Amino acid sequence: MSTATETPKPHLLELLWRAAPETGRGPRKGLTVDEVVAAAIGLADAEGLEAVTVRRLAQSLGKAPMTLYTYVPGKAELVALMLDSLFAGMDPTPAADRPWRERLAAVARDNYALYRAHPWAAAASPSRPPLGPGQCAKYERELRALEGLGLDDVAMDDALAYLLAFVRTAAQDAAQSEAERASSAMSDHEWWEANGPLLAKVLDTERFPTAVRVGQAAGEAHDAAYDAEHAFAFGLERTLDGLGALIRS
Amino acid sequence: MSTATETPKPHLLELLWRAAPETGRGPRKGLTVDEVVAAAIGLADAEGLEAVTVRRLAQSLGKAPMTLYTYVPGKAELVALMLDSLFAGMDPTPAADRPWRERLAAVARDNYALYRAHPWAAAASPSRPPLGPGQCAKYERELRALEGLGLDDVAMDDALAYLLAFVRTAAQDAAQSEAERASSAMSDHEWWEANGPLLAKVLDTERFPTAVRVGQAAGEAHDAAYDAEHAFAFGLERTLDGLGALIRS
DNA sequence: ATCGTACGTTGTACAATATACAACGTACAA
DNA sequence: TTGTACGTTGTATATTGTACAACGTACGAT
Repeated sequence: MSTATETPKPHLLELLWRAAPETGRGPRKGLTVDEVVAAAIGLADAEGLEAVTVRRLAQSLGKAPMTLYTYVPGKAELVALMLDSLFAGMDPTPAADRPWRERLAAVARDNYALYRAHPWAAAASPSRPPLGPGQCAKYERELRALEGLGLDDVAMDDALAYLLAFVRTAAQDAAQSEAERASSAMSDHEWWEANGPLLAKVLDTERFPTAVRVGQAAGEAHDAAYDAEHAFAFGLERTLDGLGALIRS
Repeated sequence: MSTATETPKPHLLELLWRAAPETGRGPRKGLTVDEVVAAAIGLADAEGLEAVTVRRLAQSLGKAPMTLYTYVPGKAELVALMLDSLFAGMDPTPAADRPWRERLAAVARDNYALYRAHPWAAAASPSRPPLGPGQCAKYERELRALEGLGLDDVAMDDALAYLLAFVRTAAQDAAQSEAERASSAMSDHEWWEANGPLLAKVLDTERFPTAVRVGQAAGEAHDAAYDAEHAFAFGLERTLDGLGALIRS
């Protein structure tokens, strides 16, 4: 005991930057952190983040469940690693020397595409992802799309965070509405057949005149009650307009 | 058997509108749906949504866990009921006959206040909440803030959804960063002491010049790495500017 | 007034989760 | 050569949501 050299559990940052101090004692490692993370991403892409359990992941790697805790301290850290790996693997559409609106639109669309390709990421991604190498490269690249517009450094960060939050939410909503549609086991027609009568009784135009009118118009315009792609397109224009007003001032 | 009158499980809409057909057979009910929902909201407010387990909730109502399934078909439906109850209980700041920007700002701030008071709601709230009485009243009221601006019905719905999505995300991010700070058990100072050296080594200004410069400026401006209230204020202005551009056209 | 039955209530049970703990064996450092 | 640090794994625990069946209550029909 005494003042023994306690290994204080690997910090998340060390994991993200792969800066763990290797000692070389004991049996050979059968895996690497990257293999574990890659397998987890594959599993999440195929079956969703809730399918990424320690057991499933270990099975897909041919190891016992507890083995994974050698590579990753816990599930939260695993998700952080998965996210940073995604960010590191983005290939951005080049848009330098284009007008600012195109540059920012490209940033937005790249992020949207990423989240649509990996729907679990939008839900898992916190507002400020941990400072891994992927996140840092992404931050650097995206900030450059905002330079030369007369914004000071703080405003650049604010503007980027604002844009990215919009994209993340839009992608999350899209994925969610898609998942609901897939898992509902009820077609729109069946749903209306089941719930239409009650809704008609309860949504009288006396109490909710505007809601009924607008809701019906919106429902007919998009043929679903909620068209996620349209919401993204609409929101992107508004967001860029809003940032444009800031840039002009 | 034969063609017995199967009670096909209460639909969510019937629950939301409290339109369950009462039969009056069997023992008296010891609770009401509203009591269950109110207790669940209290529990979620006090300890977060993850504390709302069937067992805890039943205990706080003095019943056995399985009893709750008499009132609510499952946990998902319970959360929907909790949300609609929250929406029904909002008291909006009156802002009729004010300029449109003030009206929309009031809508945004009312929603933000709701989500800040009940942090679990921002995370639980889907993009399109189920059509309960609370949600309908809220939709009606908020749409009225958008009337008379020259927007057609579809654009009104788009604009409202855009504004509300921004608010929900901002509140969610705020709650999350607050929760992280509370549960970290590490002060900002301690965090920097532990992770500063590695970060300094890894974030060299060669690879990430813009990121380091802007990140440092942003970190110093808000004294935390992420100031949620500032992000909301900033984003609200941009969002209203963006909608303003739509309204003018 | 009586009695069958619909329905509220509850105890037990199950599958699944993350992960703590301790035993086992490997392979490097001394 | 040997001690020990460390990778691996089986077992175990505390949670979760909820299915199922037993039990008893009180209304509707007779």
